[in-house]
Amino acid sequence: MTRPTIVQLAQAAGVSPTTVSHAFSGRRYVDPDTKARIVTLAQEMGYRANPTARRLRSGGGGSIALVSSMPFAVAAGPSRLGFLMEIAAAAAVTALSRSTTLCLVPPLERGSQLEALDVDGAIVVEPALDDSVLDFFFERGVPVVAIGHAPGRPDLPAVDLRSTETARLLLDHLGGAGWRVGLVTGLQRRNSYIETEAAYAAFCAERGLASAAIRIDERGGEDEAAVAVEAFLRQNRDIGALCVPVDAFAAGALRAAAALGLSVPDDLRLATRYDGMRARLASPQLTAVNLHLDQVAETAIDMLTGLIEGRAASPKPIAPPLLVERASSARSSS
Amino acid sequence: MTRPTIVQLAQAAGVSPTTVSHAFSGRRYVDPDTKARIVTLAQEMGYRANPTARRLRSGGGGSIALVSSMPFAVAAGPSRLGFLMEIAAAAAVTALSRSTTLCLVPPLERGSQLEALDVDGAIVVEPALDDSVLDFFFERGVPVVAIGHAPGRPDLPAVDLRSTETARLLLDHLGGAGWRVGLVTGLQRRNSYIETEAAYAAFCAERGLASAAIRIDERGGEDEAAVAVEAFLRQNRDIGALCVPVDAFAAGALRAAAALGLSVPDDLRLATRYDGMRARLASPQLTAVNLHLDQVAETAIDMLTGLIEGRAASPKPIAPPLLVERASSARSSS
DNA sequence: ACCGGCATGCAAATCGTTTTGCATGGCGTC
DNA sequence: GACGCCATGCAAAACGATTTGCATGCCGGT
Repeated sequence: MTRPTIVQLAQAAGVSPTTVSHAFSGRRYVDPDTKARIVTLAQEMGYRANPTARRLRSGGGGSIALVSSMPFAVAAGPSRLGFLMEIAAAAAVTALSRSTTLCLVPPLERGSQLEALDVDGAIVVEPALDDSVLDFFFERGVPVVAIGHAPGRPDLPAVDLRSTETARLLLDHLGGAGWRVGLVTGLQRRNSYIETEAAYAAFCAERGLASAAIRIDERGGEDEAAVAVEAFLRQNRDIGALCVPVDAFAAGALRAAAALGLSVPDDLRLATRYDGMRARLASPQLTAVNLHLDQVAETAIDMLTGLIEGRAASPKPIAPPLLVERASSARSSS
Repeated sequence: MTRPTIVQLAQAAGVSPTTVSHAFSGRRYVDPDTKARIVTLAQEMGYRANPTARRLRSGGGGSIALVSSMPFAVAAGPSRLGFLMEIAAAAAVTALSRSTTLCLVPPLERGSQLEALDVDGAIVVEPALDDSVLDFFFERGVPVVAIGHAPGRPDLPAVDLRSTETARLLLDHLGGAGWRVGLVTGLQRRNSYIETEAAYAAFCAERGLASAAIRIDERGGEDEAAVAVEAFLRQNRDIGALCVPVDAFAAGALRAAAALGLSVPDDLRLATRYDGMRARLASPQLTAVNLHLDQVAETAIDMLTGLIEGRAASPKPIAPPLLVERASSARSSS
């Protein structure tokens, strides 16, 4: 009942395993008749090369893990599902074409069955400062590539999400004659926040505007954002535009505006970062940025497989972030 | 620069590979001092057992695949991302706690690198009639568990999504005094559609209502649904409620209603099946059904691991589907 | 002095491929 | 007839672990 091996097939065909291997791989010449016999026989017997054995011999890659440092309950909740899973989907496709498989790894709790995790490398999505996930893999010598640089670890291989550029794009788009632009980020110390906040500071300095920024606890999600942004706007009446990278927070900001009787975009212009379902389903639809996550995922996998095989990681360039203008930031037709 | 093997570690520690192996696996007694020496040395040298080699020798014990028969471009698009990925997230957690890993497998194209796919089992999400994905795994003797029965293959192990019950739940909720209830499903022949359509036929028969149903091509997504439903409603003016299991189609139906000047829920009551982000972000929010996808995923994994290990598959019961009432089907306050 | 048993560790076989290096025989050429 | 070359195929060594059977050396009991 067990699958036939190459040896059994070879015996049945009256040849050596070598010839069978060559017949399939084509790496050496095999008599056409012989090859045909082998192939049909393989069909009959249901022979398929054992992928594990094949990989062992020819050093192929095994599996790589995709990890979010945020609990799935949060990551898979409305707030982050899109971002993580869009990457996951793209990464799965790329991984398969590189003959490795992509494993989804739920957030790590030390001392759990996680010790048994058997992967050749890991991709960590937007690690935060001192992220324990990184240490975990680091400790056991598993190569890691981050999507979005790990704060405080510029040495760690990473695919740059170009957050500074993205922030500039959003801020320049939002910035208008005279009014202030506010910024809403999160409490965690992720690189995208850090870069965005820096870009924001520079932006304000250039234009001689007073900055107005708050950070919101990610765990609170849209609801907490709605409350916090409402208070924030109440205190800063002169804010004419709001840059809200986290899409869940942007949704909260939308509610806050409604609560205050502010119309979007006429009284308040709004834009977010990740152009996912959330941005498109909001009303009005949210201006966002195309981050080319498919390219990001592909690059991350290529870097990681390179790392696993001992080659130097040479990040391919990602297309620059692209603003997707929608109703939430339409310029008032004046 | 390549990873050290067990032989190198053994040499460095002055013992045999056997002892190293036993030190880690614990399958034989090893002197505590020796073990300690090996472990610390392994740490220093960054030794990790090669998962591929390990698997080759000791058989499976690896990974299971999660497959959607729909292209990721569609499955991961707004229309199905939620459903598939919510299962993926839950399954990943369960899988890890059973010490296997969950691999995301993009839709299969024959003759691609897919041959190299190395999994011990597969979970297929809502297979369609004659789904080639099932044959693929069947051919190579990989055990499969379906989420949602495979049409025409009642023998295939599956976790029941209880679509008949779900449909009854929705229809009974929508059915009101006198008006007709319409049904919108998809072109593919998935079990959930089949059961839903049967339940719908029975529902109409019981109440002596003429049935009114259409099927929409999944690939067209929300846009095509908007067009199709509008035409459908125009032809069936007496429809007072619409049961639209596919959430993307429900969103389209919402647009169709708006285009016709019908108010939801006053002129048209609406409900969908999967209670995901889409249902919650629609306006008005869509009445939907809690399918307990976390339990579904857990059960699927348990069945599959059972199958892999040769035990009989004994499906655990899933909690019954639960209606989540929202504004889209609120009874008019009369 | 002998023997059984325990603690400790090693050698070698094994998993199923792929990949070299070498063997065989036939055939054309000088 | 000696020589080289091509076509065809096989044997054996990897790949990196796990697992089984056996070998020591030491101890206490008789």
